[in-house]
Amino acid sequence: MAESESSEVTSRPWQSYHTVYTNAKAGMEGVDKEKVQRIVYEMSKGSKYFENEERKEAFIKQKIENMRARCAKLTAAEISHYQKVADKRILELEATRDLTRIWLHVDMDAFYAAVETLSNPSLKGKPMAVGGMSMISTANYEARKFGVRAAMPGFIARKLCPQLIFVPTDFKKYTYYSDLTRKVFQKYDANFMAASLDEGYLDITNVCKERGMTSGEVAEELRKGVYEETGLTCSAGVAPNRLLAKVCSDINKPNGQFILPNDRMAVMTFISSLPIRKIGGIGKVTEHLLRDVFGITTCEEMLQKSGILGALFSPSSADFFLCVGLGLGSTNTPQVRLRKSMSNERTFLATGDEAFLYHKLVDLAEMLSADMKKEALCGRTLTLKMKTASFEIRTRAVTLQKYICSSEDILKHASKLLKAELPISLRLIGLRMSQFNEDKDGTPSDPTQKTLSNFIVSGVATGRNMDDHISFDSDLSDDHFITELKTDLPIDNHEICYNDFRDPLDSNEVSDPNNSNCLLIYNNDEMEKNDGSLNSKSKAKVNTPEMIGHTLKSYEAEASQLVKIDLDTMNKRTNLSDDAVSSSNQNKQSLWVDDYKCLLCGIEMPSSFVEERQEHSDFHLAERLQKEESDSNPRSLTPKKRFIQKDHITSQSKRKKKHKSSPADVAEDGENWSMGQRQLVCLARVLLQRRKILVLDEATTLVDTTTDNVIQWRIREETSRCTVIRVAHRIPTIIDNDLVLVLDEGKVVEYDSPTELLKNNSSAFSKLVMEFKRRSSSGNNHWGLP
DNA sequence: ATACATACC
DNA sequence: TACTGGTATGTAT
Repeated sequence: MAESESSEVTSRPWQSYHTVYTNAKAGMEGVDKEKVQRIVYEMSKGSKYFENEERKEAFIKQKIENMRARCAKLTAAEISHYQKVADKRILELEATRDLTRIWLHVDMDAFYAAVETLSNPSLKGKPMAVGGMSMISTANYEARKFGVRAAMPGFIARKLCPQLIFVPTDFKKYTYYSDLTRKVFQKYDANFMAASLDEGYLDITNVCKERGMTSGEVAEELRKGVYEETGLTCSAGVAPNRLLAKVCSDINKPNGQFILPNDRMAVMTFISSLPIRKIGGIGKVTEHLLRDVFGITTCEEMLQKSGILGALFSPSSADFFLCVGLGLGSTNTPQVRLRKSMSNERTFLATGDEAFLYHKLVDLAEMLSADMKKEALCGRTLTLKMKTASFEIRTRAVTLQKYICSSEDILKHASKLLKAELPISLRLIGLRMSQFNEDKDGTPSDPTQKTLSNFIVSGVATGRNMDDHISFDSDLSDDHFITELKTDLPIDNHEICYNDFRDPLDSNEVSDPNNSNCLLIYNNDEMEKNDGSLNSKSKAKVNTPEMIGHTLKSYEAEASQLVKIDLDTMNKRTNLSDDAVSSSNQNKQSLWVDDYKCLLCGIEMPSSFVEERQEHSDFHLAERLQKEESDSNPRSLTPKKRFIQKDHITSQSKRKKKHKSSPADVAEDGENWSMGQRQLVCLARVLLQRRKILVLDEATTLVDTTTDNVIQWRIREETSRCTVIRVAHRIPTIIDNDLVLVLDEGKVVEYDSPTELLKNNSSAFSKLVMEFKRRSSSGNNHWGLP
């Protein structure tokens, strides 16, 4: 087997070049597939595109290998377990089988090509394709005889069929004819589902019943109607569900139909020998995967291999495969189908010219904005798509707090995304907007719902201890600033946080000329609802560690060096001065008295808590670092001095390396750090700045609770003259604040001092505290709750 | 939430 | 010379 495969590769290399268009497709029966494949291969070989295809192919092969390995690892017991689960699932799915609906799938024959022939009858009978040299969208049946087909590049098609006539695409025309066909569809099912310009799903159950016609008669009549209305032919498939109807419409293409009766036996017989590739949703890769790993080629085999499929695929995929094996598909008519995204993209000659790329972006943003406005849509997620000169596809996305649709807003965020990728050579740029303001339940969500920053900035929370400290410049509270704060977080965040080191060339979007008030907001996401949040991992994204990463990557050399010094310092336990921490703790063992108690704060932590201990030690080091920094006044320290420090430190750490228990080296950009370590350093750096206002949004989520309690205590010490706003799920983190806001579903439900809130046993806060105590009752109780 | 892959026309 | 463009969804992190 392996030998014959490898000899094919050497003697007939085209056989290993798998393309989508060498598949059996309607109208391709008499085609010399071998010849087509050879020509396609010859035309592609050596191109960037080809190289990328090979890369993808290798990736899929790897995937297949992984799956085979996982397969082989399964024990007999596991296999029988999964088989039981699958058998049960099959029964459940079988129970959902609905044979009461009659679905019809209509598919226009070579739609674009047929429309073009209609408007230019001289094309009739000649091989013709709609599209250009780069890409063909449809080929007529004459062209298909040569192996020319949709999704094939025009220059290859011309090689296969030199007399091929190319007609440029004209969507207006196709839309016009599509509308005509839909008018006909409408007569049979007012709620028909348009799958594309040339396809539709119709529930003809009622028509059949009301008019006393068989489904075949309805299909005939509908196709006749479409022809009369448009002069175009179509094919139809009738079956008990959409999945099967779609398969059926392809069987007697073109200008034909196939009826699969609403009968379980008929369905099972039909399915049994059906190649899986005929099923919508199973494409080139899945076909390949299922064949090479499990030997599955027909739908029936999906059931035979159900156990192993359940073991190796996700439940949703496994369910889909089982449905395929059972011939099950959707039979309902979804009431409303809302658009989920809108996008546009353009291909051009690959270039790294930034001005050119930027202009493409401008065009796309304008086009997209116009399209959005046409449908009155606003979205909050923007995705930039790039295809590199080597055909690699990359996407970069931002989700904003505000819904946007103007070309200015789109462009602003799109260019930030693009800027971060420069320099880059691209052959395509695309923009997509998603998360529309009225998706989900169809009710437009409320963008005026206050987010945390919004809430603070707009002064709603200034009732208590806050108005003493918060005195925003007037332009801080205007809408513009709120927008900037809300939408530009990942970048503006650190601009606020580290603005001492900010690139002076960078646009200064934060208006804080005096640098007197500084907001630090780690996370601007809306709060997670509070039920269940005590034991569930916070859904809110913790930006802190990413900020570190971002900082390291985007700052000037000095700034990066500065951070690296800190990392070295912290991780290698290097002494900064001759005080308790450093002199007595040349390695981490000695921090723990009797291998149990922290020398510095007395906290107890068993030696098995390796990570926790590491982080706890980091905390003390951060503490030291902070003292060092404030003693020597960091702002007067020039980068040069820091370099000197660094040299000193690294030479020390080299010696340390030999030490048996020396921790791992700090990787480039601190990438081998634990998240907790990153949070700690970030926190330490922030405390160093001695701001009047500090917002800590889930700033210690990744630290163990014991250390967290120490940190919280420390924060209180260090911030006795500051306003501190904490966002947290951990009760001990917030229990002794002056004011507590309890958020549920993003809304403030309670607002008072913790003492007041706790007086009422039924307050949401009381419940949270009680729940917390209950969950913690079996463990330690360091936090001293009332 | 983001990135990437797959699929369909 | 030259391998699209638009949308949805699944999978992994």
